[in-house]
Amino acid sequence: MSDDQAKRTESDEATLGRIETEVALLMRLGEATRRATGSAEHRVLDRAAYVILRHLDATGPQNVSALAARLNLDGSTVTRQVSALQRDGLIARAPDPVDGRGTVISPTPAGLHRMAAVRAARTRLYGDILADWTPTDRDTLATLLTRLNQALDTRTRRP
Amino acid sequence: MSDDQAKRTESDEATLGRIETEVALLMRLGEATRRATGSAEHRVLDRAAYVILRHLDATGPQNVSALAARLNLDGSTVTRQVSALQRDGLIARAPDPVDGRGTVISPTPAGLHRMAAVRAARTRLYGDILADWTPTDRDTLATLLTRLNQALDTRTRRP
DNA sequence: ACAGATAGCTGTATCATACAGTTAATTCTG
DNA sequence: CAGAATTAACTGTATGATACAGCTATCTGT
Repeated sequence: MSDDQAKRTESDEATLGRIETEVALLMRLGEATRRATGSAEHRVLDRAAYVILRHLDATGPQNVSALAARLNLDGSTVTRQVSALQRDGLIARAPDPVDGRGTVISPTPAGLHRMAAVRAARTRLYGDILADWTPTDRDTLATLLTRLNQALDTRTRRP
Repeated sequence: MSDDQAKRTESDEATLGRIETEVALLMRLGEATRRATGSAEHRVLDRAAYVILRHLDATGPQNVSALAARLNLDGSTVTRQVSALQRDGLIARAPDPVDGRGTVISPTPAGLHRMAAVRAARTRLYGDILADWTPTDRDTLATLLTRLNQALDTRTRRP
């Protein structure tokens, strides 16, 4: 290995270390932020619940297994989340017409509304936080995060 | 407002929405990844424990309150994390010489070693996940994540 | 048609976290 | 300087998200 290659490798290691650090930190901060903004209106959309509604909105009604697989969650967890969401009138359960075992979960109008409100609040928050960023930097961040997630998702799901 | 401005604003909203989406997704994937890689060796470094050791390593021994404030965690949570870490021999408690109420937490050699091992494993994972990224893109991601975290941290701590 | 797989649910356990209350030590104030 | 207010750490208790194991009903392939 040439000196040049060694140096490049070393700096790349450092970059990976930074990424690792920042992702870990982001998760802590994200938790804290979620908790901080988790007033009464949001509390029912803790964690996965929000993502469930997002997912139902984005990809249409689907059954519990599909949701669980997509969100990397155990089926029992999704079942309970869905029960809570149903109790609060944010989703509806219906028997799957093509599979007697299945239950199709759909968002209710109230659920979509609540989801949109939380999403808007968060988007506003990011607009606030990133107020002094250039549009280019914001766009780059969004793009790289998307690519990171795709890579992570592939990695998580494949091996 | 000109059409041009309206369009720019709209696209910027969309960018913020993407960022919001991707951060939420990253947190879910990060959770899943942490759980998946959480074999015996890692299990004791769940969540905040790892960050505590990182922090002690980066900024030196300090008391529980300082840690809690820095990590946006309740003091009681840190107390319990610290107790678990002490039970496992990864940190040491010592009375604060300048404040009889305080307890100074220091990482033990074993703790630093464990932390480094987890960190190396994660860094390796990211190297794997981002194998086909250009060094420039990795560097940009690291930089933007750092800036995002700084912005988030300031926002969380200020108002 | 039956054996094995699958969908969803329930019971149970764990873990991270917060909030409230307790005790001891420090700092402030009159 | 003595009592009051504050702070550090800890403990009790509650909640919430999650996983795993076991259960029942249904489906699918041979």
